[in-house]
Amino acid sequence: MTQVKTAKFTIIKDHICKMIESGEWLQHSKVPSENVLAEQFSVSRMTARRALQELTEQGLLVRTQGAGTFVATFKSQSSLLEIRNIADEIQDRGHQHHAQQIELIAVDVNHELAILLGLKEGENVYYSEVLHFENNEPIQLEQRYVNPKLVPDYLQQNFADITPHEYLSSEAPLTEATNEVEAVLANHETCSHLLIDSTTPCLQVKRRTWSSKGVVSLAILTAPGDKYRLGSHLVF
Amino acid sequence: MTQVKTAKFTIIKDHICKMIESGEWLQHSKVPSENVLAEQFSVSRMTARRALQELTEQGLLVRTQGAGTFVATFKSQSSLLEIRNIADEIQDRGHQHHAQQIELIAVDVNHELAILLGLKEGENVYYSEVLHFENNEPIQLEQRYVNPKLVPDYLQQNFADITPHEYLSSEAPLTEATNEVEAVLANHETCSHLLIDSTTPCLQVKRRTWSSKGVVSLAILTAPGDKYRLGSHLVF
DNA sequence: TCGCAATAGTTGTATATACAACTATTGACA
DNA sequence: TGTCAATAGTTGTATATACAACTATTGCGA
Repeated sequence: MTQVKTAKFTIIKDHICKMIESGEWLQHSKVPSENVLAEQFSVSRMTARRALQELTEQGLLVRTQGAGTFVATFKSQSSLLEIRNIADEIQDRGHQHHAQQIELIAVDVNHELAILLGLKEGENVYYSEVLHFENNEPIQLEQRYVNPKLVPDYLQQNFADITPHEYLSSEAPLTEATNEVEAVLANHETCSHLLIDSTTPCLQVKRRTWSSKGVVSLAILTAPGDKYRLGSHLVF
Repeated sequence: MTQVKTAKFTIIKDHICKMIESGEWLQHSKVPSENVLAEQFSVSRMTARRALQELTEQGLLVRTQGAGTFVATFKSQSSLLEIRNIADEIQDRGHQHHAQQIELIAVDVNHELAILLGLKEGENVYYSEVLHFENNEPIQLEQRYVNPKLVPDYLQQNFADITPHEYLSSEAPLTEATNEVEAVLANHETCSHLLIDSTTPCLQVKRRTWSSKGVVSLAILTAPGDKYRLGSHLVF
């Protein structure tokens, strides 16, 4: 039985949490200042400050320079959903996962794609289709358009051998992404890949990834609604 | 033209970001230690530390006590989707929103609900149905089950007058929530509310909210896939 | 060569201090 | 009474310092 020493600032955080949870400190009410907390708990101001700061980052408190620290309103908190890699998702369920490359070609972008990728019509992109399986049952179709200009050189040179995983890791860590989740009916081709009929509702995630130089890739993930769902568990 | 003074730690952050973005510092590679950065930028260790710490919170770096600070892998970053209140969503699109209470009754929980809400079969919950409109067109059906034991007293006493908004604000700030997003076909009743036919794919969000004392509420939001989508724009 | 203790280096926690930047109140003056 | 400057209080930034906790390497001894 090892005794874990608790850091001082976490003691203060716990105290504040309890006061809010118990209803003693209501929404919008003022929280003791850094100096007051420091004296109350016999710590330095910087330690008390850290407790307030971390709770602010968690969205529990709101701070205004010069005015003070206040208990946040419920409304100021947003709900976040985590979109996980389907391979990890399947693995966590204890099932078998494998992926099959169906298509991997270079294509000219049409008008619609040009807009989505920020390219000119007729320019060249890499297009790939990868089908994911859970216990040998098709579960997600992944369609991906990649801007070849923004992919590292070593991937461009032997394009035919790029695995889906390399696509992902080719995206630099400093990127932005736009995600959109929709419920749709899949087109005929997608249906045949996923072994579903055209009335099955599907979850579709469209993700565009940007680097500082432009749109890197557009990924379209389609999965039958009864087999895949997005989930999250959050603590406010 | 006011000159905004930039804090020292943001200068260091920007520098580190640039090194990663330009590819000079690759994934997994070691970042200069707090002491080295402090000397390089002629600041105190605590200032350099703050830069590293904030970038770690943003998921750009990974730190290990005793070992050092390293550039994070793309994989260690997760994609988050924001689920917004539909009223706010509609307002941001510049459209008209209004909500209509269809049903508001106390019901006994059946077996399925009992499991979802952590109650015993036959216990009492509040059930409400609220239909949301965008430009007078039905866009989302909100079904909500609320555990009356965990709702503040003042809401219990005049239950018939509770508005949907009060439901939300009755949830204490210190809660957990489990979200699940699915693509489904709506049942007959929901279809008639939303004026859609039974083949229209719908986005369905199931949200369970917990406080420290148990499950507070279960909310089921259903919206036609062609009218509503979840979206996000993130910067990693 | 193997095992292990010592050690240098790194991050984590905590304190004391100083000044800057901002807010809200107080109080004097017109 | 109304306006505005002074002021007290609060958060934001920055420094210097000390020690704790942990990691990985170095090098000694068997």
